[in-house]
Amino acid sequence: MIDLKFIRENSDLVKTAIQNKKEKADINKLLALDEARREKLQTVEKLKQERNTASQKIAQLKKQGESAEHKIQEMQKVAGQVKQLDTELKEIENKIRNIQIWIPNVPHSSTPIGQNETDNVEIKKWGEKYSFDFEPKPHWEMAEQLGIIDFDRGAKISGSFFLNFIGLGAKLERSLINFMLDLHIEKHGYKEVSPPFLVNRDSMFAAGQLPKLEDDMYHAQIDDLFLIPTAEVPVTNIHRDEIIKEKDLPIKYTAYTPCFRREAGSYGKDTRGLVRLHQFDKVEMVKFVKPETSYEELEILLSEAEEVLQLLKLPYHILELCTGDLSFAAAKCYDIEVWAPGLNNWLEVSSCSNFEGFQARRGNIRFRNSESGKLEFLHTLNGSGLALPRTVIAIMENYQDADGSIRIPEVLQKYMGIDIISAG
RNA sequence: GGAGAGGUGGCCGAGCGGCUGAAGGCACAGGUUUGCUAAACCUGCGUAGGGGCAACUCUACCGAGGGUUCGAAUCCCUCCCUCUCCGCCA
Repeated sequence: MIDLKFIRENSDLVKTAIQNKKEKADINKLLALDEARREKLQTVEKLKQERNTASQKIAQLKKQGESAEHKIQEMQKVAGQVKQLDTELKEIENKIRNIQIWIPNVPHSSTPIGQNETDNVEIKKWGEKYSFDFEPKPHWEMAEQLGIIDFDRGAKISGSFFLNFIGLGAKLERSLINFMLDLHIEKHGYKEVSPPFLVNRDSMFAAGQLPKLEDDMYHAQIDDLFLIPTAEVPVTNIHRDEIIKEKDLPIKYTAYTPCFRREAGSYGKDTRGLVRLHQFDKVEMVKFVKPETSYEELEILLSEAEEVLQLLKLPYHILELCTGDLSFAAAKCYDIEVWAPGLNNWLEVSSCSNFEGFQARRGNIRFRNSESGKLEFLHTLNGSGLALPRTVIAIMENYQDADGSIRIPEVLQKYMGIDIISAG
C-alpha cells in the first residue's frame, strides 16, 4: 500500500509507476475523493467539537441541578447531522480505499523501464554450460526411464500439473530441501520456520496478493482460507500488527513449504514435466529490515540464493526485472534463472525482491526509530532459495550421463547417501 | 460441535454513562546523585487523521461493526479472536 500523503505529494510519480507496471488505478479520481474527504472531515469535526462542548455543559448543568432540556434538544439536531455526515464520509473513505488497494508499489529508480520479460536486463552470468557428447535429454524422459517421477498418477489423483515424486525422486526433493535449509540456517543465519499452509484474507492482503491475484489462488470457501502460493505470505505475516524492537532488526526467516498456484492465466506455455505445477516445494527466505538498509539487504539476499546454485555447480544468470515484469508489491526484483540443457532454456528458480514499506504498511508492521522516536514501517524482502522442481530439472539435465543416469552433486551426496541415480 | 471466561496504551493491569486519552506498575528517553556497575529521585513518554509555514489546535481510537443516548471503554445486538473444560480426532 502506498501512503495517501505520499500520493498527494507525488501524484505524477505514482501515475508513472502505475503506467509502467501496467496497472489500472485512477489517481485523479483518488485525489478528488481525497479532497472531498478532507472538506467533509472538517465540517463533521467542527460539529463534533460543538457537540462535545455542549455535552460537557449539559453534564455541568445537571450536576448543578439545573435543567438541560433546551441544550439537549439543540444537540439532538446536531447529533443527527453528525450521523448523516459520518455516513457520507465513510462512503468516500470506502471509495478511496477501493482505489488505493489497487495501486501497485512504486518501482525503485534503478529498475529498468520496460514492457515485459523481454525487457529484463541480464546483469550477471555464472558458470559454464556443461558440454555433452550426446544430445541431452529433457528431464521428463529421464524421469520416466528412472522411475523417479510419476506424472500420470499425479493427474489421476488430482489433475494435470500434479505429480508424485517416487523413490529416489522423492528423496532428491527431500535432500534438496534439507540442503537449502541447512545452508540458510547454519551459514546465512536465518531462523527456520514451519508456517501454516492455509492463511486468512488479511494475511493475503498484507502480502499484496489480494485483491489482485485472488483468481490465481486456491480458496477454501467454507472457512475463507487460501492455500499459500509461497511461504512469503505466512512468514511475512508472522509480524503483522506488531511493533518490532529496533535492536532485533534485521529479522531473517527461512521456511520450507509447498506452494499452491492455480496458474489460471498461463495457458499452454512451459507445460511439460516439472516446469509448471499447481503444487511445488520451495525454500524461502524472508527479511524484516530497517528502511535504510533494505537495498543492501537485497544484494545479500540475492547472493545467498545464488550460493545454492554455486554449491550445486549449476550455471545460471541473473536478470534485473523491468517495471512491466515487476510484481504488484515489489519495488525491485532480481530473478535467478538456471540453465536446463535438456530444455535448452533458462528456468526461473528464484525471485529476490525488496518490497520496501509496501507490505509493512498493508500489514501494519512497524518499529520504533530510536533517532526520531517515531513508529515507522519497516521494509520487507524475500527471495526463493530456491524453488525445488526446477532445481531438480537443472540437476537432472545438467548431471545426466549418456545412459540416462543422474550423477548427484557433491554437496547433496551426504543427504542422498548415494552419488548416482543409476539407469541400470 | 457443546459449556464457560476474556479481549483496554510498547508490555502488565485498573476502570461508577459525563470530571477517563484513559489510574497504577513495568519498559523506554532526558536530568540529578554516583569512581564503575547497580540503585534512588525528578521530568517526559500512545496512535492515526485534519487545520496552521510554526508554537499550537481539533477529531477519532479501549478486538471489529452496528444500535441506544445530548454524551459510551462503560448499556444492547451481531461478528471475530484467545483461553479453559467437554466431545471428536492426527
